[in-house]
Amino acid sequence: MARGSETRVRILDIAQDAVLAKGFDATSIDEIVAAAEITKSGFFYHFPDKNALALALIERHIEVEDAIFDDLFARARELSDDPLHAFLIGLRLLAEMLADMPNGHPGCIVATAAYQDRQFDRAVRDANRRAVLGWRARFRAMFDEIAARYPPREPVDLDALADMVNTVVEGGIVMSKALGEPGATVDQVLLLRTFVKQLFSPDRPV
Amino acid sequence: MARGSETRVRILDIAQDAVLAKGFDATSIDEIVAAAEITKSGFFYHFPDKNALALALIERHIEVEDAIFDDLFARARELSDDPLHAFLIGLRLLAEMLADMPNGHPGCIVATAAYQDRQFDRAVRDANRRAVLGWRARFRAMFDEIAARYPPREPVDLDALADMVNTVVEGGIVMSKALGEPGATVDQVLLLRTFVKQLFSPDRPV
DNA sequence: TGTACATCAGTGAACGCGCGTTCACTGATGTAC
DNA sequence: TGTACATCAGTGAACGCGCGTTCACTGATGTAC
Repeated sequence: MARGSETRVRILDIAQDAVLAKGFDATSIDEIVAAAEITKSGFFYHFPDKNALALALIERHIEVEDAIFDDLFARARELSDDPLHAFLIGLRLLAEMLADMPNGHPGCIVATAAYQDRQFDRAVRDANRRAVLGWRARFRAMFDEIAARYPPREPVDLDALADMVNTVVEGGIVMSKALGEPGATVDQVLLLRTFVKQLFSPDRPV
Repeated sequence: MARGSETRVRILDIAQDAVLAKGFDATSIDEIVAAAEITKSGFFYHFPDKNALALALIERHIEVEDAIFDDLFARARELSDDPLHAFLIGLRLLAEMLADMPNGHPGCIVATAAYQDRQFDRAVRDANRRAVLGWRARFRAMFDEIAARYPPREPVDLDALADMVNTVVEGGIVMSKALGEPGATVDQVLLLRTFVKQLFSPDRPV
């Protein structure tokens, strides 16, 4: 990696930690550049203004999160050809990944931006919206496949069900942060797994 | 209400709106007092410093939320003696209440504080934790009663299940804010209702 | 291969504005005797 | 009932500090001929 983009990544890493712990406005450029060991002008070489930092954080977050989901559910799919079983394995892999984070999930930039969106311009809000719609499409495709083979016990809106994956992760992170219990998110994901399993399981064991 | 405490309430109302939309640090005392039509010194008559405002917001939020839940589930209990049915009615009443908010739920102060907690002192973080533990205890008591009559289809941790009510509401609010779709939270609560219904329903219709 | 120029990745100093906080003061209302 | 004093709910002016942003400049690396 070139010298410049390495610094850029370091800025983003430091900023992300701070923003998730204190909020965007409360994170000053001064503290970022101090931690990154550059000068303030160095920051403005990489980002035209502070709003551009927010945009970069969200866009990188989407990429990283997409890559993680791609990986988890691809591995799950290798372990089972059945769409329902593969999805349940995927949720378990997700739970394991969360359980392996010793201090809990550091938080989701999308949630931060959602709760502070009056601070940002249109581009940031749009990026945030695209992120959630992307995750919806991803899980919706999986649930379409599942529902085609296993009719749900009760009629449910599959878009809402797809959103529920993120709802539970986002809500779980809020819970674990508020409680100071890193494990809370894991439990919530496993409960969602139980829900999906029951919803698509035939009345009698197959 | 006395003249002074009326102003205090006005400050809290204005501050809450702004904090939920922009975050705590990005909400200035200047803008609050301008909207409340007092001077800055008037603000400091009511609150010793800005942190005290955060604490007051959280404590009031807990009281208000508790009162809402008390009301919803008391009404539900009047409609059914059965603990499971009453709980399901309660969730439906909650969904209806959320659906009646034209711009969606404005957000939860506890979520804001959880995502910005490095900004606050110990008292604020403790209050936030107590809020979540209080809600857990509330719903745990209901699930104890339900589980005593209807053994769950699969073993679940009832504390985690109790937390799931808040997880889904908190996560649903994040979703609906990020999407700009006020209705998203309602759908998520109704999915949770479906889950609880299935989890505690006997294998065959009673 | 050497030289001229361009680009990259920053530095250093200064800027004005807005922020949270303080402090001496004040008019209206409440209370004691 | 009248008067003295206390409390309530603020006002107005000033404070210094930290913030995001700008701008002229610079040394190291890359590229063309």
